[in-house]
Amino acid sequence: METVGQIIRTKRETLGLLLRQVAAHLDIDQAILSKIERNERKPTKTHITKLAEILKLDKDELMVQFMSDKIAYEIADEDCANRVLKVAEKKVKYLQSHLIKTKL
Amino acid sequence: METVGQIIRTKRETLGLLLRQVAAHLDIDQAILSKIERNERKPTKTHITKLAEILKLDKDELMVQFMSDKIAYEIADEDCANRVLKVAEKKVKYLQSHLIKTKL
DNA sequence: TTACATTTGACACTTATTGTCAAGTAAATT
DNA sequence: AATTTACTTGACAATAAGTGTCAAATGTAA
Repeated sequence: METVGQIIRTKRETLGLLLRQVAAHLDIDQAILSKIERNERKPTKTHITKLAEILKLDKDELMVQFMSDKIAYEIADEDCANRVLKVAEKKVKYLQSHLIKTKL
Repeated sequence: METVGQIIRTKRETLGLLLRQVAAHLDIDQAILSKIERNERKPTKTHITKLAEILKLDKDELMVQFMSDKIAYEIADEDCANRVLKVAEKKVKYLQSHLIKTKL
């Protein structure tokens, strides 16, 4: 089970890029990127978008990994975690069909 | 599709309790509880626990509603919402089987 | 040693969360 | 009509969480 951090580090090394270089593209200190790769800090959505760009990763897929990481992390300690996901699924369906989409 | 706020308000009124009384049990100002019931503010886990107590609601069930609300709200605007939930399910399974449970 | 990449931790800045308080509605009693 | 009671609203304060910088420490290779 790969974390977003692991995906990023692996791909960065494959491409032979330095923390410094990737961090510059994200416009952050390399210290943060180092921590993100080691799951010591969570990336933001902006980070994810820019990481997908420079690391030539699929943006949607990386976003899915990012968000599922976040959700899994916040409910994994609950015994009702699975039920939470099931109910959340229903609610998402409901929201998506009833919501007036206000996207661009 | 009932929100946590609706569940709480309905039950509170059924029991004939006042905002003031329930809020006192949660040790917060009734203004917050009023907002929680109208989904203008989100409750905390502590609120949920104490609400289940005083309103004689099933704690786990209320917690499920609370957490699924939160998750649904934070991903409903993504088209990949369903995939996120599927991947999160896998990650939760992984975490729960590999995690050293540090609960009491 | 020097040079370079990464890691670490202390700290600062910003934004979100959680709360109080007092004034405002609204509906029921006196 | 004036009071009382329950609830709502919005301005604000306190605190917690998130996001970042910087410089020193560590590791590794030339």
